[in-house]
Amino acid sequence: MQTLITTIPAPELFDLHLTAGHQTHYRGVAGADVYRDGVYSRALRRGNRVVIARVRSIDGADPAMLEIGVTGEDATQDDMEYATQAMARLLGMDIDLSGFYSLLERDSVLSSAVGSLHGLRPPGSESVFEALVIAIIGQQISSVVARVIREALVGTYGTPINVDGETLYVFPSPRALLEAGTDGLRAVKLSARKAEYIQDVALRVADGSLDEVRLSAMSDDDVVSELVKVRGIGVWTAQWVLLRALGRADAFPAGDLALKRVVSDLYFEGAPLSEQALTDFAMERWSPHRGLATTYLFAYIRQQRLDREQGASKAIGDAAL
DNA sequence: AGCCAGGCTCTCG
DNA sequence: CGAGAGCATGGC
Repeated sequence: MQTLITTIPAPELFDLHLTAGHQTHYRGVAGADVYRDGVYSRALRRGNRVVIARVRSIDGADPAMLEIGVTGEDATQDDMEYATQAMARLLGMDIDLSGFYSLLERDSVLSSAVGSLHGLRPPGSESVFEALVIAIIGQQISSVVARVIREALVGTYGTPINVDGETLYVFPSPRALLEAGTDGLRAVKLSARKAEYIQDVALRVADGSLDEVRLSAMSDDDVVSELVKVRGIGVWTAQWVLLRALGRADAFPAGDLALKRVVSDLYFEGAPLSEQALTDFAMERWSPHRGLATTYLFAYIRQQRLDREQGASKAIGDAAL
């Protein structure tokens, strides 16, 4: 095992702690990545090899700097370059936030929800394939259940790499999931239907008919209409992929239940909000930064939940005294 | 013990 | 074209 290290300037408005925390759902280990002690680590595939990339902030650097490391058998400069690029993508570093932050000055409600989330960036996925699979897993079920299934999938069909006594798994390749078959996917608690969807997506990515490079050259609307042709991918999933895999800052999953609820709570005193009403509202109010608004609102939901849980455990602790 | 959770497809009027 | 059932699991 070798480790190569490089340093890069941190982007403006970038909080590694918030972004890596959001990426790993504030729970540390996620199968493919870990955020611990200020270091975000992620397993990456390099052909038939596996490497681990790490990012941390350099203390006291002004202007702010990030250190990026890549570890693996025969790690090369190519691996280093890929790791740098992958980290930028996974941590949303290339997305321009300035327009969104000036929009906040005109939206006091969103601004107060953003509150202490200043510097959070929309976390990304390593590939369109990964984003699609994760989105399909997450359809309809709660984020907790989705996480359990995702970890089982990654732990079963991903490729492990052990570094410093910690094992991470590279997200499974399309081929690995094709080999797993629908039965193999059902074994990690996916429904028969979702297992079929994922098989179909894996097939399309493996044979090149669903091509990331081609998609990334297309407009948001064209990507969505292309993706929804695939069985199992609706508008919600396509918008999610647009944001997570293609870094489109205006993507907006208007059908999202949690999103509807939080917007309703913040802006409409909890009154029910139809998908159309939410679409119109977001278009008028947040475009072309709807994806960033979505990211911050989800982070806001998580933060509220964490605050509640901490409050609850403190109350239990106090009661025990 | 049910009902609901960051949907999608298929079927039926 | 709109409404409704079915899908799988985990948490409250």
